[in-house]
Amino acid sequence: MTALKIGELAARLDVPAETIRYYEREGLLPQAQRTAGNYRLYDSALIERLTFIRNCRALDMTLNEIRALLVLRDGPDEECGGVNQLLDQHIKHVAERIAELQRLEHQLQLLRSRCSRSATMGHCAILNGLSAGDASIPAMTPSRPGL
Amino acid sequence: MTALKIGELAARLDVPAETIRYYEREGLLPQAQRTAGNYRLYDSALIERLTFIRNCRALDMTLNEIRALLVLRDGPDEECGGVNQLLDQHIKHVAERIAELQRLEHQLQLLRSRCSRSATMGHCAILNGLSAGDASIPAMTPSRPGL
DNA sequence: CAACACCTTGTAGTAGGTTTAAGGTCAAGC
DNA sequence: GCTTGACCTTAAACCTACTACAAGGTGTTG
Repeated sequence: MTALKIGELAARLDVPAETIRYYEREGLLPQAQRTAGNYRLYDSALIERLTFIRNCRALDMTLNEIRALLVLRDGPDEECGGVNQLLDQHIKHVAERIAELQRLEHQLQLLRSRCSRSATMGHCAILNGLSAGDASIPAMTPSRPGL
Repeated sequence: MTALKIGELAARLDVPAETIRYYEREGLLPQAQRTAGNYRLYDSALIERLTFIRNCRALDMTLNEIRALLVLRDGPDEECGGVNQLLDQHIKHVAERIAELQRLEHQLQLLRSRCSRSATMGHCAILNGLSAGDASIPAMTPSRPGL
C-alpha cells in the first residue's frame, strides 16, 4: 500500500498534477489525505478512481457524465441499467457529431471546388460563396462542449 | 440603404444580438455607426460581413481562421492561394476529427457490449472496464476547441 | 545551510459565446 | 405630458476542462 505524492501519481497515469487538483476541487476525487507537510497522498483506491475518470475522458465524456457514472459506481448496488443508459446516450452524441461533421466536410469540399473551377475569374468564388445569404451552407447545431 | 438596429439584424440573420456585439469587441466587425441615442446601425456592407462570418462559423471555423479569411477578403487583390490553403487546412482538421470520433465510437460500442454479455454477473463489467489501467481504451489526442 | 526539485494556494487565461445586472432610449397609448 | 414596455447600452460573471503563473512552503542532497 504505497501511497503516492501528486507528482508520482501524475507521472504514473500521465495526468498533469494540476488536473488532479482540479478534479479534487470539482469533487470528482475526494479530498486527499495529507502528509505532515501538507502534501497530498494517493492510495490505490484513489489511483483507481483517477484511472476511471481518465478512461472516461479518453472516451470524450464530459465531467458531468463522469460524475453521474461515479455516483452509480459508488452506489451500494452497481446498477447496470443506469450505466447502460448513460453510455447509450453518449454513443448517440458521438454518432450525431460524426454525422454532422461529415455533412460539414461535404460542404467544405463543395466550397473548395469552386475556386479551382474559377481560377480565371477576377475574384475569388470561395469568398463570394461565403458572403452569400442563401441556404448553400447549412446551419450547424451547436456542438456540445468537448465534442 | 435601410440601416438596421442590432435587434433587427439579429432577427434577420438569426444571430443573438450579444454575439454581434461580441464580434465587434473581437474586431471581426468594425465599430458600428451609432444613432443619436447610441444605438448601433448596420448597413448592407456590415450585414454581408456578418453573413460571411456566420457562414464560416457554420463550417466550424475558429474565429482566428475567420479573421485570416477576412484579412484576405479585405485585401486589395483577393488572393485565392491563401484562401485555398486555409480551406484545405480546415478540411484536414475536420477529416481528422471525424476519424478520431469514429475510433471513439468503436471503443464505446465495445465497452457497451460488455454489459449485455455479463448480465448474470454480480457487478457491472462496464464499470470494471473503465477502472482498468490497461490499454483497452486509447488515449485521445486533445480536440481543437470547436471541433 | 544552500541549492534545487517538488509541493502548496490562489488567480487568471483559453474559445466562443451566454447570462445577468443596472440602467438609457424610443414609440405608442392614455 | 407621462407612463409602460420593448429595445438598446455597458460591464462583468458564467460555461467546459483545463493550463499557466506567481509567491511561497517542504524535503532531500551535498
